[in-house]
Amino acid sequence: MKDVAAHVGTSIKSVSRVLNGEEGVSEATKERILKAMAELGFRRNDLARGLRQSDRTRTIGLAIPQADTRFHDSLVHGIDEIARQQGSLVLTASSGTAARERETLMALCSRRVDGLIVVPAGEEHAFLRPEQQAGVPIVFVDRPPHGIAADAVLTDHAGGARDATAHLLRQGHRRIGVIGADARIFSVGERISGHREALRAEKVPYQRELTRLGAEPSREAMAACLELMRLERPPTALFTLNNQCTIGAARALRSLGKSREIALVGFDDFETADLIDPPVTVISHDIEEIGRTAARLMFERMAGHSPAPGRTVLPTRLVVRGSGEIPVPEQ
Amino acid sequence: MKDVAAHVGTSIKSVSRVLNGEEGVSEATKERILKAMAELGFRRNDLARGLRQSDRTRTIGLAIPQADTRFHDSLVHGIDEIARQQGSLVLTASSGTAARERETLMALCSRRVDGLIVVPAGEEHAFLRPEQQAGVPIVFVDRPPHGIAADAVLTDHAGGARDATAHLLRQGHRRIGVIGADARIFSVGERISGHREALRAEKVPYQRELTRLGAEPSREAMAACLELMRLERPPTALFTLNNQCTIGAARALRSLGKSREIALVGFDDFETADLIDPPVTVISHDIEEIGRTAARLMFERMAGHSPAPGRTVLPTRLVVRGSGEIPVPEQ
DNA sequence: ATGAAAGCGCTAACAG
DNA sequence: CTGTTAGCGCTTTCAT
Repeated sequence: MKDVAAHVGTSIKSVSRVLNGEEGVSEATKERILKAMAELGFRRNDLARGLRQSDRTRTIGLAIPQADTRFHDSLVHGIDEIARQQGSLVLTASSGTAARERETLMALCSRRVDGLIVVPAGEEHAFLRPEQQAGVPIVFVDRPPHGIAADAVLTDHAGGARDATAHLLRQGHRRIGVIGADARIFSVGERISGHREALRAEKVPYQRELTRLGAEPSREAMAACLELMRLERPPTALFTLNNQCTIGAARALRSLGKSREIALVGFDDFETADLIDPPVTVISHDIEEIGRTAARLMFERMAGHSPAPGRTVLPTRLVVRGSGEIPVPEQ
Repeated sequence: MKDVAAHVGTSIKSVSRVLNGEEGVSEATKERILKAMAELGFRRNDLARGLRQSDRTRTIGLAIPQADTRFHDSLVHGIDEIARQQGSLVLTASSGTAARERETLMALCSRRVDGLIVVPAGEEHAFLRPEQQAGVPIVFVDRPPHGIAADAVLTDHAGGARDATAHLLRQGHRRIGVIGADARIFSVGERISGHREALRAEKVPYQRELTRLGAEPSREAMAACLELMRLERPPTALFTLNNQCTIGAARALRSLGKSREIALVGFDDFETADLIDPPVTVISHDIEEIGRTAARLMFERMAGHSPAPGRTVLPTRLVVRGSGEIPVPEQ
């Protein structure tokens, strides 16, 4: 900027004014300054800018564990939409596993993001308190925070699971296998609760041996499904707790040639769900809307709103495609 | 940092030393400083750090158009792996459409990333020259740059397309439909070239009416496929130029009940390709390796290597699953 | 082993 | 309309 000023023969402040569209520069000098900036390939240093304007980097940080691909993309898209309206850039960092989450979040904070949206990977987020107290609004997505009071935007995991289970019960299924990731994960726990609620409502006993958890990648979900089908009295229907599990289960059923015999309802929609044979009935949720909601909450807090942190729960929708409507086989 | 120093009763410099693991602080003061930092919830301001250490923000920028979900995730993963080894944080921004690409890239540069990896959305990147001259290494991925000399890491689009086409020709197909996005996109153009080369090699004439381009989202690809199948002499096989097109085509064939009659080979693998009926034969490439390669090139330049910018082309692999092995129907 | 002072590039707050 | 000065929080350099 100094260079530009020197090149034009004006003061550094005028350059700054032009750059920020402030009043008080004659058209003539403005022209010359713009020309010089172009010639010199000048780029404002936003580090210095952010440093000076104590706390306005116009950047929000998004930390996301590398996991569900679809979730990732839709979420970024939703957040981006809102952030752009607000003139902020969304920078996404992968938080990876729980172990690396902390350093990733700290790295974002060190770079002085104006706000933080976190899809939690780890179990403990108390270390974010100082940032929050320093005025950085933090919104959690998909799982509530632990060790810190902050807004959370969640899906109605339990409700969706209830709907999925009720749907299968309605077709007469009484032995419903469940395949999911680690039960300690919030969404998984909630989904299991919803499932059990629906069973209770119909007075169907919950059979623990039909539930296989800890089946994180689709390969393990496939193995879990094969195991279930090897039981003396295998389930007649399956409820898979996320799309990796759904894909694994679909693969297992396919390998057994039972795709058309065992009913399947999965939590989470995925792009090719309608192309699988039979098309997969799922519990779908609007992930972009989750992103938009989280971003809105964040910007509201940035603008000074400061209600008590709360949870926003978004609804799910049952998408009927075929796999979930397979009837109980005749005995 | 001032606060920490005041709290301990030492100079700001000692705090800095502790923070950076430098020599010259007694164990005793070090302890007290660390304690104070914890108590006060101190976080170093990396803006100021980056400002002072003119050009070491330990951050690399990745700009990616929101498009191919699978590509996105694998690429980030590959880049992250290398960047982490180098102690850098990867920050990803969506460049969206071509129009917004420029502002996104500039926003990253303004934040003084140490290097930039770009999956181009637009056609023109001359505006990045000043950054490059200022010493920011820039690596392009998947498509070569225009208007600037920089490294590019590409897939052997033409080779893959040749393999796909040769595979179909080998089964006797002579009427091969092609469905792809806009031909002006580098990868699309290359893939079409490869396709035509393979046809020429077998002296099969290229029939323009069997090629439908500009079919970007899967919905349009589906429409294009339906159109092709309505021709007086429809193709007996399809080659789809990316996974959106593959999914669209699969949907179309399914809706016509012709999934098992028309051969299909798609460029790009996708997670559920094996679950579709019939499983989809694809040209696959190692996207994580693309990411790793791009990151390595970038860090090498950051370390001072400065050979002439070049292209690295990574190979593809034909993955046979069934849809591509459907024979030509008897007349 | 420790500290004081200068300055990275910018903008806020005042002059002129 | 334009310029001067100070200072954001850190690291670098040079003293002590």
